[in-house]
Amino acid sequence: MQETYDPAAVEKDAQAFWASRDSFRCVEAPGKRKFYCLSMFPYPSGKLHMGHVRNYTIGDVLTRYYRMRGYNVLQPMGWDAFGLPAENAAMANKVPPAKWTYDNIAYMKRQLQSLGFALDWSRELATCRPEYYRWNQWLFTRLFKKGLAYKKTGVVNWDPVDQTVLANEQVIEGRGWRTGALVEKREIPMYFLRITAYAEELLAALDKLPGWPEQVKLMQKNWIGRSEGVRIGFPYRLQNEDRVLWVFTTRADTLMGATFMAVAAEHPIAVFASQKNSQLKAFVDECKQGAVMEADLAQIEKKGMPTGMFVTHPITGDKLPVWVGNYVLMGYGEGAVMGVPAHDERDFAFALKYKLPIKPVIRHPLGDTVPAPWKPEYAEYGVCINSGKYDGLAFQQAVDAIAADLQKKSLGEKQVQWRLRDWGISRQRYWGTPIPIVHCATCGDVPVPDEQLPVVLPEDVVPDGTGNPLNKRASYVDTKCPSCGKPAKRETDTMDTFVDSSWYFARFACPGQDKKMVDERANYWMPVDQYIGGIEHAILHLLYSRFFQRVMQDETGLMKGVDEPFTNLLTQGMVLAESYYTDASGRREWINPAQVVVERDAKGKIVSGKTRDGRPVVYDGIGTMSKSKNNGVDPQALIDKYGADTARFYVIFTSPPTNTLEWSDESVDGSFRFLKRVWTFALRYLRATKSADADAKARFRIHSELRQANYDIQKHQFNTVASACMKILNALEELAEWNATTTEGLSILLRLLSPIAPHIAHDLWRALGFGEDIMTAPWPQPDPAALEQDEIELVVQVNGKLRGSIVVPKQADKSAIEKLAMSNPNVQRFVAGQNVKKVVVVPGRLVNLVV
RNA sequence: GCCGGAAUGGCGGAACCGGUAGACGCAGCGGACUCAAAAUCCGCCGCCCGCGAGGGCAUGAGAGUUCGAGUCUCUCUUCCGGCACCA
Repeated sequence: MQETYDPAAVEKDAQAFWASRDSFRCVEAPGKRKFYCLSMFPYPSGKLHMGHVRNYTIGDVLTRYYRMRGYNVLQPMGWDAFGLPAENAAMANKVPPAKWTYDNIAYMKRQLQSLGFALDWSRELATCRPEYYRWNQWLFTRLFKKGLAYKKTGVVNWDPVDQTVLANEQVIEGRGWRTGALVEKREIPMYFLRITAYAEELLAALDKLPGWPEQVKLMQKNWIGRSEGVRIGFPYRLQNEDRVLWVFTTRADTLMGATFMAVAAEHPIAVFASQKNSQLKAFVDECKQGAVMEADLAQIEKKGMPTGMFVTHPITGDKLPVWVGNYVLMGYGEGAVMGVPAHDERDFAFALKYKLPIKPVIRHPLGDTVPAPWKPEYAEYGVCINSGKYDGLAFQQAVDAIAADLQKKSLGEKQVQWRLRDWGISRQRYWGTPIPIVHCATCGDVPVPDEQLPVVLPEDVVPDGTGNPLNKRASYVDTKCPSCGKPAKRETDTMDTFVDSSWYFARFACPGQDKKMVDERANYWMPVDQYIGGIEHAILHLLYSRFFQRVMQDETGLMKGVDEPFTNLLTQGMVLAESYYTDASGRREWINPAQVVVERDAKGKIVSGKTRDGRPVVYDGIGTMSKSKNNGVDPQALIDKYGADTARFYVIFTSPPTNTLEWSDESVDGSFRFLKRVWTFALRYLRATKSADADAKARFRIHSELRQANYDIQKHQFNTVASACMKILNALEELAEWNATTTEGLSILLRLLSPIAPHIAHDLWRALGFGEDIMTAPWPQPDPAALEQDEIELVVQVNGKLRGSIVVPKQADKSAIEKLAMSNPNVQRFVAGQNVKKVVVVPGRLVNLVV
């Protein structure tokens, strides 16, 4: 053993040992309990960031823990390799996205290996490889033939200068990020996956996921958004033709209070009416300005304009004006809503603004009228008033009666509505899975047949930011119709990268399989027993994966009964960092926090800061690490300075996994110091003369800590497991002599530490002669005998306030405890001369005297 | 705006079912070792009153339930994540 802890040497040796034994490779072992531990695979952005280190350390702690508990553990790794950043990098550096991506993968793989993660690299995959994405294409053609994939128009952000579609991320305050041009909405044909066909099931199955955090299930439930209501038709005449304007409402009981209708700017009524009304045309065009993000739309000022057209109320026969409203979304429901100002806050504001009638039809807690300003009570359920034959009916009765009457007129029916929309997967971008469709003038959209898959994406393309470069490649676009053989055009849109990440977990089970999407090995490994990833994926990625798992079952005939891909889910908190900028000449220059020296007030709030070369900086708050704010912390510096074990220990110790982790590099020293202390203690132990004695007090401490740590690791509270390692070392260092308890405690400590800091644990385990390979050692369990105690300390309270403590025999009964508590001098000071009304004894905890 | 979450010393955090608030660590302060520094080791460390014993206050703010609330309920504030083309 070396005199001082040298992490570089220790880590090199341990990694060489694991490599020589192929320690991380795993194979199916029927009959052995399997544990599939998966961390969300990274986007190969260049180098690992702190979020990756945190995510993969958590996964590795669980992997190594379950291995030592005797499970057959699979922990694979791959690359979510398609996506927008590669195209941006390509434009900036004039390098094809493929090359940039593969270089990043090579670099990041070395980083992951240097961190000592127990990953089975023989299963590595990258979604940008044809052998992977061909199965995206295969599955898409299957769904297309079934009607589960289909074409319709969708709305996108359009940059009129670059003539290109922009991602939401590329729209900054309503303008294109490169051109600064005002972004417009544009409708284009796209392919959609019919996830709504699975809405009911995706919702219901949430109840069968006890291993998921409640908050994630709740978010998914609200996202899917089941609501029961009535679809109502409002008849009108257009160009001598009878038509019906349909709306959906959850408040059909308020139908008698409808005083206007509002439709989206893209709605056929709005389009027609604006043809001969230039003012309306201008308003409709204005509504089409701006980006498509819902967060923005929800906050814009609610505006409207009458179309001059009217529809007929299906019950009263009244004429209701039709307005165009900028808050009505075409892609959601029918693209039209009925306006009931008296009982809907948004309609109320709209009616006040445009002087539309407000007709109360529900008795609410404040009465029968709805004077301004708006009160939340106006929207509450109540009996109908001013509603003719429906007067006096309560909510459900009114809905039933109105729905029945509408049904007789074929102007309404009860309907279940979902907030969830079908999944638009078309992207007008180069670096993604080609959508395997050929457009033929005679045959229409023809899916590419299996034997012609994959449709291979050329890898030598450098995009220039003006549309999809595939369109400019005749050799790619021009093809023959697979159906009739005539010349035809290939679809140039690629798939949303969420498609790639919606099934990779199943593919990891089947390395080398080139005939099928997945094979029988998926039956062994699936479902994933523990999935770990950022909370930011709580809805989309996880919902799409749940959808794909079901579709995959249907199309492959495998994984029967495994409806849910992830049995247990750990949502890791985000790693946040402070961001700073200098504001010289009005241009913000973002300064990396590593380059900033800050001054804080007594409360720790940042009051001022400057760069290392003395320029003042502005503090911009704390947030996710991003390139745009230059506040990323490079973990490589940490690894280089302290080693992988310290980096791992630090991210585990500093915060529980589900919390956000506000980065500060000040306390890393503490983790390094601890590992050094472990090393030094082991060295002294090795050289010491040991007695055969045991120390009951120290054993009690050590085994109590172990019991707690085993409980905490089950709860995934790894930070306190790291604390337990420290506490055990403290207990060992306080021992008066080297004896059998030292040996036992060290053996427990190293095993408890090994999932977190595997290299040093591996090295010391061998050096101290505990065994050849700590990975194959059994997980430590507390000894019940060590936890036995004859006497226990009880806290004594008077009126709930702590006044002293007493030591009682383990078996003491309530009256003995009470007597002892009363005899405590400090307790007597507070009880003297007063009546004890009640005595609460909590066994093993406390006594509370109520006077 | 809507949906979800969080808030405890100077800092990260601990406190299992409602039962000793602040474990463990960082920073800081004092000391030992050293010519000195680093490293290491020992001690102190929520705020206020008190020489001390001890007492009072305290878990974002305000109310409530309870013998007892960081933990449960209600209202509010601030911050973080998501909002369908970032991944």
